[in-house]
Amino acid sequence: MKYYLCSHNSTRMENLLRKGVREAVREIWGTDVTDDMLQIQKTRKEFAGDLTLVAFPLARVSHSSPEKTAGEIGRWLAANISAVSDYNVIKGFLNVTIASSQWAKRLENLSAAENYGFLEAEYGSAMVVIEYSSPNTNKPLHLGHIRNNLLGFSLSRICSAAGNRVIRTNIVNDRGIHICKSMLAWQMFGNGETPDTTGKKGDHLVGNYYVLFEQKLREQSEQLVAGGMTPEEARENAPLMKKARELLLKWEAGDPDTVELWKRMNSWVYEGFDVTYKDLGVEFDRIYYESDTYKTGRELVLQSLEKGDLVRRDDGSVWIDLTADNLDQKLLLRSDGTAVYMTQDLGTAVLRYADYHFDRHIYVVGNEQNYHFQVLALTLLRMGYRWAEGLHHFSYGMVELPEGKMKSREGKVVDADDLIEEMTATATEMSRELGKLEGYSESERKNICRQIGLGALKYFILKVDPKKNMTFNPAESIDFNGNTGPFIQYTYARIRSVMKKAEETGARQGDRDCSDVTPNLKEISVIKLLNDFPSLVVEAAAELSPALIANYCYELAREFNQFYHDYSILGEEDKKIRDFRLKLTGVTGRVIEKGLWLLGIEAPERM
RNA sequence: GGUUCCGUAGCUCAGUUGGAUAGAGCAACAGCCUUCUAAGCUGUGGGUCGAGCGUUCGAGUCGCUCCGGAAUCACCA
Repeated sequence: MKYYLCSHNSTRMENLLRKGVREAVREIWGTDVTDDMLQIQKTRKEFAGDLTLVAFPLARVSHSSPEKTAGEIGRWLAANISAVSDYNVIKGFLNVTIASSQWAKRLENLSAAENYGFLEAEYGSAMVVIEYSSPNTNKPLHLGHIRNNLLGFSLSRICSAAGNRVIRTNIVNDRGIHICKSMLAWQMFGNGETPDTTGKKGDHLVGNYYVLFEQKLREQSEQLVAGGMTPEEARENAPLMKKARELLLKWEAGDPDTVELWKRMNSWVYEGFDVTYKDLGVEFDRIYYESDTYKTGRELVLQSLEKGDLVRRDDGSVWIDLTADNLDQKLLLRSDGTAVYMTQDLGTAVLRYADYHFDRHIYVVGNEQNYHFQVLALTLLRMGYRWAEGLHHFSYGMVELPEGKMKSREGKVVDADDLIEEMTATATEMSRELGKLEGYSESERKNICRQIGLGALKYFILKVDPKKNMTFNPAESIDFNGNTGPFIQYTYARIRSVMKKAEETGARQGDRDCSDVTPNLKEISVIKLLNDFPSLVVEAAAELSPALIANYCYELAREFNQFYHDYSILGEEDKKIRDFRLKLTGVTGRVIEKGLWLLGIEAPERM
């Protein structure tokens, strides 16, 4: 198996118990149990015990009540497995208590583990290509892109932590009528403005002209409507629209001046995007441009047409017939031979497969394009590309404002740069109110506030199920208390503070073995969570779910904070226990740091 | 109309292969800083899991029907 498709992964403790139950059943009733009869889960907080065996399915084998079955298995386990110290039966549930000493040994093991929780990619590991971001070059990034970028980047880290080889990629929509619109507006009304002369960020400058184009177009359309046209006719027949189409034709024909302008304005946009990507902390290994891939797509379509996979209509347009798959006929080339969106994505996929021979290709694209990606995969399969079975559309919900959808044409968007700046500003203000900014240099202060502000934003977005639409209310700022990014970051900073103090005071001298300590209940709770981390990473990769990681980090931080509140670490008199707690604290810090890393959130040393 | 997704506390959300009395945070109220960072910790109140039927020893989770919301079904991208 090249990558994990199973969503159920067991911890070492669970496997131990599973094995024990199998043996117990074999010895007591003389039968083997199947996997689906072995249901083991964590014991709920309100009951005594660590792991719970659901005995209902086993009643079939024992031919007695679930209670009796659970009782007999419990007795056997307690007698024959040293790690099991106690058990109780409630209804059909067998709650098993793992000996406290086992948990100290567990902590010792996972503390010693190299790169705990993360798997290394090897030569034969699955190759996963992840496409995300995919901006248009006619406007700056907005909140929807932020969700996209954060999801994509986090997924790339999760997949690589689960042992896959990962290529992060981006397809830039750098051609088409929409690009010509901003170019045209700049030509007509720009007076030669550049990012340098105006001091504006390039993507914003270009975006302004896109909005200006739409505004002027609306004015022209309204006049034509007053003259008797329908709104649709007016929009298509307005002089500006005609000019934009002419410009597109010139671009496609390779007109030197047009191409020159296109290159120039795109370069402004790329400079702007680079700043936003850097602020967001996302990166790419390889960027594809639609202007490069659409030609490959067109050739591909023409080849398939010759092979007879596609149909050509009388007007010359080329279609694929997917009615057998309960979809419609879909256009692949216009009657004038030009490419559409689908053509370009076909080309991109083929180029990428040639480049990477991926096992899996994940597209992080909004759910508005579900149909598009269904068609894309089917079309490639129809063309004979078996690898298209590895295409996966990671479909996420829209980000909406309280008043409804964001509309970039009308400038009704939450701009990515503005939001990042606001989050940092809020973090700065909160830090000042809490009196946390003393004793920091200016640059330290800025950096910490930036980390916290972005941490709040990223966690806010990543903790929710990607499938769900989310509403963002700019009036209610994102929280910094409770189930938030800063809460987790704060826990980390606290841990670092303890660890530093331990080193300064000499309390921490080397790595002493603590496996003979008997942990208390709070400590066990934390160790249990730490113990879950590796299987969680694998599960998050299988489910493609950053939210799983986010919620785990929160739970771990909360559990640790309770321990931190109830017990002294460095003030503990018993040196053995102090060392043990220090070890627990250190491992928790490392796991939180890794969890945050998987989300693309920075872990501040102080805050 | 067809297809897909969503509906859990006033608000934002968890809820693992179906499992025990459905959990957090925010907001409200009441406590905890001479002690490792109070962005923390503790407690109180708040729910017919959109509605109904079915499968099951057991349903927020699976199936069907309905209600409400979103997306999509373009020679736009």
